[in-house]
Order: sequence, then C-alpha cells, then structure tokens
Amino acid sequence: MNDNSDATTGSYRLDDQVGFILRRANQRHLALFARDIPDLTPTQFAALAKLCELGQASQNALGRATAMDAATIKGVIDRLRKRGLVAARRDADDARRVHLSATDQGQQLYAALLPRAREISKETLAPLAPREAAVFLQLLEKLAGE
Amino acid sequence: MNDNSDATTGSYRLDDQVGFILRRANQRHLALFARDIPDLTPTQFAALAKLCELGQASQNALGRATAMDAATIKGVIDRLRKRGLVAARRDADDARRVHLSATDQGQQLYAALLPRAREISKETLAPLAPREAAVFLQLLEKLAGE
DNA sequence: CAGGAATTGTTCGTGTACTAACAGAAGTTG
DNA sequence: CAACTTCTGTTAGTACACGAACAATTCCTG
Repeated sequence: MNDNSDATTGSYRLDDQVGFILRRANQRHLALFARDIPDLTPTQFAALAKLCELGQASQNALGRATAMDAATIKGVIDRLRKRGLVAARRDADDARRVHLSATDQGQQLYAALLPRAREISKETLAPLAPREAAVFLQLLEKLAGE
Repeated sequence: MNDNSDATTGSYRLDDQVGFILRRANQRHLALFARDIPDLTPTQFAALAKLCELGQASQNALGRATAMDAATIKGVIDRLRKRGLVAARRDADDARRVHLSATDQGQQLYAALLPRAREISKETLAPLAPREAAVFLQLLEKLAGE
C-alpha cells in the first residue's frame, strides 16, 4: 500500500530513483579519480589501460572494448596521441582501420598509475564492508548488462 | 594469493573496476531514459522534478538538490526556461538570487511524464530480482555518499 | 559602520557522450 | 562483375560536468 518502490502506484521521489543515485555515485568516483590521478581522465585511463591489456587494437574496436562510441573514442585517442601515449598508423590489410598501440611512454605511465588506480577502486568502495562490496559489484555488473 | 580484489597486489582488469562498471550501468540507464522520454534529458527531468517537489528554489539551491554545480544547473535551467517549463525572476529579498518555479506547463509535463519515469526506474532495475534490487539500491546509496 | 569573507550567479575552457550524416573501403550476393 | 550492404573513421551539433576566474551582493565581525 505504502510501497514507494512500485513502478506505477507509489509516490515518486527523485532522490530514491536508481538513475539519480547512479549519477551521484558516478560523480563521487570521478571526483576521487580526479584527485588521485589529475593528469588523466578516467576515460583516457580506461582507453590506455585497455590498449595495454590488448597490446593493440583498431580505434573502433578499442571503443567497443571501453564502452565508447566511435565519436567519443576518437576525441579520447586524439588527446592521448597528442601527449605521445598512444601511436597510430594506418592498417596495412584494411585501409579503413587505424591501428593503435601504446607507446613506451604510454606503457610506463600506465604501469606507474596502476597502484593509484587500484587505490581509487578501493576508495570508491570504501563506504561498503568487504562483503557488501562483493555483493554490490556482482549486482552492478548485472545491471550494466552486456 | 590469487585475489584480484586486493588493491595493491592483484592483477588489474579494467572490466572489473567499480568505476568502469558504474559508467556502463549509467550508460544503460541513460539509453533507457532517452528511449522512453526523448523530449527531456535525465538531468532536465531531475531539475524539473525537484522544482515541482520543492515548489520553488533559488538556482544554486536547486543545483545542490539535484547534484549539479552552479555552471551545470545554469545551462539546464536556461534550456527549461527557453521551453517555458520553468519561470525565473529576481528575488526581492536577495538581489543575487534567481527565484525559480515550474510553470503550469512544466507541472503538467512533469505529471504526464511521471508514469514513464517510474517505468524507467523499473526497467533499469529489471536485470535484478526484486530482493536484489532492494539490496542494490541500499548499497548504491551508501556508495554515492552525502 | 567599515572592511573582509562568504554566497550567488555568470562566463570560459576542456572533456566526455551521443545522434545524425557522410565518405571511403571491404564484404556479399545475384 | 556490379549493386547492395556493412564496417571504419570523421565531422557537426547538442547537452552534461567540472574547475577557475569574476562581479555583485550580502553577511559577519571587529
């Protein structure tokens, strides 16, 4: 009767909606990231990290691997290239593709930032007890889909 | 030993990091919102909803209530005003403040969109069982902080 | 009351994020 | 092989999101 979680009957409070809280949680994480790794944005770090994991990738493929669309990954890669962290060359087999790889400098930076990246994940989850954090991650993963 | 959740020792996989999954979950929600309510962005809806909840507010106060900084809320309010959903006037008591309120049109739109907004929250949580959703929301709230 | 501090709103610059439209290359099929 | 389709990357436009700097106003405190 008094169930606010009902999708059609209960009252609607913005502060209780998943989307709104999700946005705030994301904001908190972004703030932690910016504080601990000021020289790279989370998105840039994600692209660099994934590229280091994969070794190499085409631009759009890297975008898919990091959940960025073609337009977004382009800007991110442009900035990483301008800073000499990522190298790009035209693919020999497929003239459409841009072949990407992390430069030595990019790999070194990635390695150097790894401890801080781990810290950020830890700090982000700090409000939760270890058990809670594990449960949360599992449910969040489900929610993210794909 | 083989614990990937350890913040200083384990291996680092981008796909397992809170921040990355949080971003993907947010993306999924944004896509659902855009599909079900194409005429308003989630942020615009949040501002309108909060303003309807509160009745009235100054611009920065509304920003705080919706987790937007001064620069962001300004743009959002500008767009809502341009569409006649929100009215603004200089505050009589405090010449700095912009007094905001939802217009009749704004309130009607808000009321009309409410069922869809509820649906979006429901759809967002759809990958989770009801029990899981409840747990998730609680943990997410903790994570968002403040 | 005077002068410093805090608040309110604005502007600028940078960086995601997505849609839509496009060109060129590669793959598929009749 | 020619037409169609798909895939790759690019560009333009809109909308958050935040830091930094700023002017005007109000508050606070000596």
